[in-house]
Amino acid sequence: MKIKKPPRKNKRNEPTVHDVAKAAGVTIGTVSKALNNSGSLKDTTREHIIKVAKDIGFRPNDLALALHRGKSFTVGLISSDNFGRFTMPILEGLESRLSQDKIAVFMSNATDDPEREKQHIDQLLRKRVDGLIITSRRSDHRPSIDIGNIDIPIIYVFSQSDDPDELSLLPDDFGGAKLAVQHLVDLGRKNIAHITGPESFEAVELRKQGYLSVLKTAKLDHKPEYFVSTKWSEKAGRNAARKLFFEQNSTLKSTYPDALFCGNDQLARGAADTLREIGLKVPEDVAIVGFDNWEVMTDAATPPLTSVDMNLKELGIIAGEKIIQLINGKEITGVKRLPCTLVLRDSCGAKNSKNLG
Amino acid sequence: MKIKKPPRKNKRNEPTVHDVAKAAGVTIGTVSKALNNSGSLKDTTREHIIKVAKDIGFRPNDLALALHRGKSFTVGLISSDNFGRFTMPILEGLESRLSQDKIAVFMSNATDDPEREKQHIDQLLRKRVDGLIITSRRSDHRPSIDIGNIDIPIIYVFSQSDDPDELSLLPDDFGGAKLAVQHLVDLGRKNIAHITGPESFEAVELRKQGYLSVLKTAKLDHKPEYFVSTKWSEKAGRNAARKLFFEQNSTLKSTYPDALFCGNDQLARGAADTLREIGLKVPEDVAIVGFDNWEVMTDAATPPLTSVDMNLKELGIIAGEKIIQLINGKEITGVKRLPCTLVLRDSCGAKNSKNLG
DNA sequence: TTGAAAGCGCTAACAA
DNA sequence: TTGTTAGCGCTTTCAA
Repeated sequence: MKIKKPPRKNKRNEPTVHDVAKAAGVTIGTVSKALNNSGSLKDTTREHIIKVAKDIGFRPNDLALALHRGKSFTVGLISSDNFGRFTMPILEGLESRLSQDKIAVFMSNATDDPEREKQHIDQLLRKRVDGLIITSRRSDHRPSIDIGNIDIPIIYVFSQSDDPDELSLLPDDFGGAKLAVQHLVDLGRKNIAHITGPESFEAVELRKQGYLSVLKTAKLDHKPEYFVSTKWSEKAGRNAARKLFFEQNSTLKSTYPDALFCGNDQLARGAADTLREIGLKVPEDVAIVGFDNWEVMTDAATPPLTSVDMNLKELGIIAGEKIIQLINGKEITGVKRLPCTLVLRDSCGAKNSKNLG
Repeated sequence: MKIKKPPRKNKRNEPTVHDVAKAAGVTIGTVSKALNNSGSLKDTTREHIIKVAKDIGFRPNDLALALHRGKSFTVGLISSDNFGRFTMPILEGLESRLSQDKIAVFMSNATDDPEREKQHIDQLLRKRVDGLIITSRRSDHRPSIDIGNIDIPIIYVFSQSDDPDELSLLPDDFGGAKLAVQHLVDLGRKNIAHITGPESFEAVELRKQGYLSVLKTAKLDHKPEYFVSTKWSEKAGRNAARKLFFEQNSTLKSTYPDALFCGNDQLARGAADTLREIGLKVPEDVAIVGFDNWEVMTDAATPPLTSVDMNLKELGIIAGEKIIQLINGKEITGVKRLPCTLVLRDSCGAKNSKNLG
């Protein structure tokens, strides 16, 4: 049995600098100097105070510190994506970087509701956050956040601001696509099709450009019927593959694709399943590259998928890095794109999985 | 082009109660009364002050408020799961509930590293959070969090404390399993097998008990070879199905399972794939129920999976509710379990998808 | 009905 | 080298 705790009090009962001062037999000014390693103090005094502070379990009150400094050592993260699958690794990276600098992260979620978003921002501003990080599902540019004339930095991560004077951090979709398609070209594939998501996504357009750019450099024809834009699901991937390999104009029969670059891993997996049903072998007959490197998908697919990794955790870390710089007064604006990585698995015939930068 | 902002100052430059007082021609005491609707004030004065505050863009400083009140209106969330798939909906529910009461959530992630966890807790305690929420991947009970003699409430969500005097919030795995298996029984299935994860998970044990309990009530035999414990992956699901339907002792041939209750959706999907390969029809020959109701899986599976939903978002909302009560001094301890829901899809022959409580 | 002042916990400038 | 004190922005008690 545990000893019953006394009823909670209204004010906290933690030791303060005052308590440390009393216990150490000095004044609070001295304690402050000792604890912050500032001013000049006799070494013995300093050590003594530090020891006393530890002994009585002194833990500085960040609230008071923040009030005094005009800096709270917190940042707010606003997600308009219900903390979706892409937000998690970003958040993970962000938090790990920020916690190194003892900055804490407030989470809030405003599901594309401008009114809620406004309220969330107001809450965060009351808490005097030192900066704001905005993430979303990146379907498109978003209007710049309005925080009135409050002067704190804002970063858009996996999301893009309308305002070119603000900083947006994104994966390099164009480069990622090039990485994938170049890999297929290097493997000797000549007829590379591209199955991808709705064209309303900027990422879809950028990846398409990357795809086309590699084809051009490699002097391979781009056949318009090799480009399929559909939904982001496995089912859509299955249908797209059927369309590409089944329902095509008979004059093309001789040039069925020998490779597929897919806009995400679900499309890739769906396509792989259909190919298997049709009787085509992956990677022998058709090599496949996915996008996202979502291990739940890549590893469960038959065969496991080679895929482009957007390095979202790294993106989060960089976001942390940048917001720290911005908080410290540095000026950074514009759109920065982080390189993607190709992760090799069996769907292209890789014998052993390794990473390509 | 935007007008260039003035350089950031050290201290914030936001209006204070003092500024409001000056602008309204009263003292700060009066302003405070007006803004907090306390004390007695002439209506006109009150209205005037409120208008002035709005006009000059006054936004109260929560830091100062917190310092004064000894209450920060923040809680800390510590995840030891890298913000995994189960954490997200919980977080979503939690944040939405807490934001209603203007309580903000600090996120932090301590990946099973006790040292890091300690540091995170210290950081949170410096920020004077009013409460702590612990989530994890629930593989097992975890040691009670040590926050010294600080008196703030702690809740374990999707995670369970060693200490019975603390509050743990979990899904009702036993009940969820019963829901699933009872559904299969109601459908007339007699030979119900159970494919599930490693037995080191408490959830695995509880679901097994639920499964057995329904069999017993329905007076159906439990054949030990119908229980397969394996990894949580699709591949494991495929293998398990192969084992159940292929490699069995020939004396059992006549009693192959006609239903599968799976411990998660990935196992269920893998099993469904194998059955299809073998030539068995789902749901005609074998009905399948999954667990988690992870739509990415349930919808992509062939056929779409009936699955048990743990209502994790709701669990997060309840966690928010409870921590508010605890902060307000109420005493709640022990393990609470939230009911699961069965979501019907095609893998059991449901014509139209609906929810069962 | 309104004003004045103390105090939440801390730091930093100045005085001793 | 150490002590004193003002002040960060707010609420609340007491006095006017």
